[in-house]
Amino acid sequence: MKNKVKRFAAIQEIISTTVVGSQEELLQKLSEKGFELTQATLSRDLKQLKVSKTTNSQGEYIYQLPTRNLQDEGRTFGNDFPRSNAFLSIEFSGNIAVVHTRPGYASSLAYEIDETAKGTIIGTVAGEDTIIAVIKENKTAKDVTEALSKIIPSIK
Amino acid sequence: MKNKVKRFAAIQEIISTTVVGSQEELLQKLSEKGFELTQATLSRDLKQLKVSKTTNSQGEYIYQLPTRNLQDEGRTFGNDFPRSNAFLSIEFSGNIAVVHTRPGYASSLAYEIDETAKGTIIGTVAGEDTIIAVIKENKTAKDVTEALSKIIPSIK
DNA sequence: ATATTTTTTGCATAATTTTGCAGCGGTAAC
DNA sequence: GTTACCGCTGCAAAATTATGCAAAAAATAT
Repeated sequence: MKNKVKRFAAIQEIISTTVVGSQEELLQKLSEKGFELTQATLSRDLKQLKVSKTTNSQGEYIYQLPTRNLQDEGRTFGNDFPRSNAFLSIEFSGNIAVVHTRPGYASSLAYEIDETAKGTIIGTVAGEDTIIAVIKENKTAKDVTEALSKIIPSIK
Repeated sequence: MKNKVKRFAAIQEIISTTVVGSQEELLQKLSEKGFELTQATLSRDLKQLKVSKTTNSQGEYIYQLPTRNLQDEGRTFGNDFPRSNAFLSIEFSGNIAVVHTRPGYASSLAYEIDETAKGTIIGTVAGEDTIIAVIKENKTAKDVTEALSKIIPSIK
């Protein structure tokens, strides 16, 4: 679900910037940001994100992100073709290309794109599941798809 | 109390060398080592030791000793803004719309935008307080504001 | 498209964790 | 010796968190 990716981002953002002492409290803050879910789901989210509950120096309970965020979630990453796996769609508007990816794969695919399409794309920005790429002047959408077909055969 | 010191050492030794999923389980192992206490006391011990409960790579719950890095808990900035207030401004340039939000609200608002303006926006990328949205070809800024007015009435 | 499989979610409840309170034992001041 | 205080503990209850299950939603295959 699309929602989950952004919800994960919101959870991480909240617990890294504020003191939250319980899941109910975190739920409340998520709700204020427009994410509606139950405590059960949040518990499962925290488990997936490997968030831990611990005590800060003031003796309050707090939630903490893992020190190194390996956010793989056990998907096939290194084995197969991660690039073609990650890719979902591409769409153009003017000098911008918007690439949608599977949740969490945007930045890795953006890296591949940067490398591969240096001649036709001047830069990319990646979110969780979306990449925005700026196309070089006097290059076309066709040039982009051609360049990207090297790493994404399915792009046609 | 001397007993407590030894008990603390035993707790640290156990949770750093074995997988324990609950306090009852840890209690059991402490008992095997000759420490008799109740789960209530253990809970307080763990709080003092700043032990955290988290998830390992196998998806099991485990207890974890603190890393020496005691990271401060960061700013506790406004978390009580109503959601309608997340939006601050929107500005257009060519086929790009830039939305500013209150700090931290960008990704949740981006989610709303993705959902609401599917027909006029082909993709968004969100940072902390800024969203970049790419407008579909032959759609206009007016189309965008109209679509967004559903979720942001103040957008005019 | 339709069908099948997988993932996500809420509900209700179970399991676990936290805490208020009172008692105990030790210590220091009087 | 008595009193006051303080940290530690268990008990019981409250609070919080985790999960089995069924339904809904998405993803994927046909």
